[in-house]
Amino acid sequence: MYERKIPELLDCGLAVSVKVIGGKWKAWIIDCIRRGVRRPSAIHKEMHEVAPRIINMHLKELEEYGLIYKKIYAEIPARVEYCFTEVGISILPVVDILEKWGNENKEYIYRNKENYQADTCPFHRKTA
Amino acid sequence: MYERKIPELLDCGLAVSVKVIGGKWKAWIIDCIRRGVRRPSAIHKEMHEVAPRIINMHLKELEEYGLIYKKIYAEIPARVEYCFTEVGISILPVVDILEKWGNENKEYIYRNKENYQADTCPFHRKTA
DNA sequence: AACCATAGGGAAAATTTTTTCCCTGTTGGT
DNA sequence: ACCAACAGGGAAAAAATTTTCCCTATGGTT
Repeated sequence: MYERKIPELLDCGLAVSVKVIGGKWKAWIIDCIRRGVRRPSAIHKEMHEVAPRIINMHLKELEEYGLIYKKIYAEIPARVEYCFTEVGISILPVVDILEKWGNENKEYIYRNKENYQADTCPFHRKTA
Repeated sequence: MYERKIPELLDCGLAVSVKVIGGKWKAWIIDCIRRGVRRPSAIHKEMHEVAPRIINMHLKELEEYGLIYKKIYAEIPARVEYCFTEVGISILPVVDILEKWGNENKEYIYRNKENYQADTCPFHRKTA
């Protein structure tokens, strides 16, 4: 297990939320589960860009936080499903809002990033 | 300048939002500016846990995205203020919602994380 | 026997992000 | 002359995260 060397500042709500959703793929995983893609193997298939190992790690993290829990069916071959806890469900509207804002503004952001030249372009710089 | 080796997947809105707010300190910086702490030195003072260099880098990133812009006053000593663009303003309610969710659920998350023991604690594990 | 699928993790490498250290300037105060 | 505050960045180290590789097991299929 990896041990942090610098303690985290998780006193404020913003930091907690960012911690929970902010990983590289966690929001996507949450979205999978919401849409009913609950089994690890199914999530792996949908997120084929991402190594299974990582998805497992994120799932575990979300389980640690208590956003999802694991249903282990006594079947052969092993069958596992991840489902939302109540708190997990409560974050879904937040995810929706992030998704919405991102979709509404991504073109603007791309455009700005491409055109951006530090301190030279008067479009970005406003001198008073 | 650092160059990415793995291209980012920024097609979906969720990824874009997480990219924009998801840095270690960006949400805090946004919150500073919103509360009127607009000058770099003032932000540095408030966020004394964080190296000025990083704050500058995040400010630049937010400027690149077009969430904030730089007002440079023709004064001596140099005076700079960062202000929100329209799109910057539009993200504030999103930040609020993240802040709110985090505050409402942080104790729950702390508790779960502390009590969590993978696959041994029946509180977390539900076998069907 | 060799392979598939299921679920999962340890170790180490690679990548990305954050941090520290030290530098560029300007102007004003002591 | 020296130190303060202002705004800012290059280089490299450190830390954190992500990725790859390879392993554990079970049981079914070819």
